[in-house]
Amino acid sequence: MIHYSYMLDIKFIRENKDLINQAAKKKRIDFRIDELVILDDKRRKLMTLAEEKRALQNAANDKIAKAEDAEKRMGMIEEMKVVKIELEKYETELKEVMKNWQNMMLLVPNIPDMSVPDGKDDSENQEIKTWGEKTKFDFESKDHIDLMTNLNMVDLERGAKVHGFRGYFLTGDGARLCFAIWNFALDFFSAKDFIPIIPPTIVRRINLFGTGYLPQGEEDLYKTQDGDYLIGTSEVSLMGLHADEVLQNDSLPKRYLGFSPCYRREAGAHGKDVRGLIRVNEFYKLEQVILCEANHELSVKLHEEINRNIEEFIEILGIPYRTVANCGGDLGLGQVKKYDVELWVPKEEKYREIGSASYFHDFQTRRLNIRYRDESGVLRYAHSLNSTAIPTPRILVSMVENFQNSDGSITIPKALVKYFGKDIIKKP
RNA sequence: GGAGACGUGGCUGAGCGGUCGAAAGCGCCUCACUGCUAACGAGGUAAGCCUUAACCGGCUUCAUGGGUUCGAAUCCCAUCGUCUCCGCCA
Repeated sequence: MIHYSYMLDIKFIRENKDLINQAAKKKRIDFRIDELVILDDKRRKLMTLAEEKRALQNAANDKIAKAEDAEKRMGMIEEMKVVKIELEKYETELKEVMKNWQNMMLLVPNIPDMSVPDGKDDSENQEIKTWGEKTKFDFESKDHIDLMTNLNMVDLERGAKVHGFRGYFLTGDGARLCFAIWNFALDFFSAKDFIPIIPPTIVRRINLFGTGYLPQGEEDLYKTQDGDYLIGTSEVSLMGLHADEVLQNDSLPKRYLGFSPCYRREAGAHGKDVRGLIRVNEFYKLEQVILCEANHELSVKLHEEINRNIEEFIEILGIPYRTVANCGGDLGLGQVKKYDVELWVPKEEKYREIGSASYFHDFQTRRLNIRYRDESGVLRYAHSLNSTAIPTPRILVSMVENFQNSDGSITIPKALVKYFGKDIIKKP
């Protein structure tokens, strides 16, 4: 059973009110720290009062049990009846306070790193790196929809017929290309000591709380009639994997490569990316998830590492990209820092997000109760990080557009040829 | 879908109204022992909260939430979870 804790320690919160305030402000999250502190004062006071009464009870228990004189015994029992009533009063009040306290604790934002740029939303993310030349063509280039439709790699019309809005079929070489990418990614990340995992995609609600997707964000998730949820990323299942466990510290860091379908309702994105394979309700994603010891420097190092992994993967494919440091307003409740890797999409003449790498300190592991014993034997919450490894079919968009030829054929990146079986996709 | 069993510490597992934060074993730590290691021996070893400079001390926790009781791991109810058998099934 998961008894999830809260993102930050209440003691830490009380001692660092200003930090929390600044964090909320930087993340553009409305959070009233003072209300929480007042509530916590109440909670403490009631706890102390109730504890005093219980201490009385506990002391009397021994005496009653050992009393040999029946009359004395009855007298003590009568006395304790009064104590019981007083205790019940405090407990009822405490219960009410605790309910509010817990709800509020779930909304305390994690503190973003100093290096996170200030800004209100993704338009203010800061470019920190570009790689490759933006692809130029000496012919009239096509977008991914035309290219892929002409080569029978995708069928969007029938996709809409079968699934509805945002539906698609990947067909023939479109499907083959996905398999090639998955297999290449499997080899690439295995060589970096990631353990591949195919996780459950239907999960219990608790896992979404644990990873920080709930309580906010309910409307973007698919739900089953049993009250379970379809995951939007295998991060959710992989983080649940070790929930409520005490890990061997010599087993850390754990590097997992999740592979799963991902389901997103895209409820808040109605006017956006209405055509093609950029924004769809279901897709496949390989995902990097790491659990490590509770050490900020280590988290930072591994964060750079998983971000570098995806960059390296894209570099091998040869697609121009840039990396941005997400600004405060573009960070989730639990994220300390996040990088997005964005690929060049020639027809749109802009970079489009392909994946993001974040770290959380112990935000998720507290909620999921994932601990380990450090060298001195103390139980500590682990740190967690995750990053996209590669999403399909979104990656196809920039791949086919960047590698298109004047005759509408598509050149396959060298590294993929071995997995794909041929070096070009063209009309027969 | 039908029937039943069960949920206790890092793990296995006993306890079924007060002497139980909980036997025993495993694991782990310390000491002793031994060419070295292993085995054997002695002792220690749950977590969280409050208070404290620290020691001490107090409280909570035997899935969760209610109830009965002066008192609940233990009795009652509900919920959640797990397992087994039957049925169905890729």
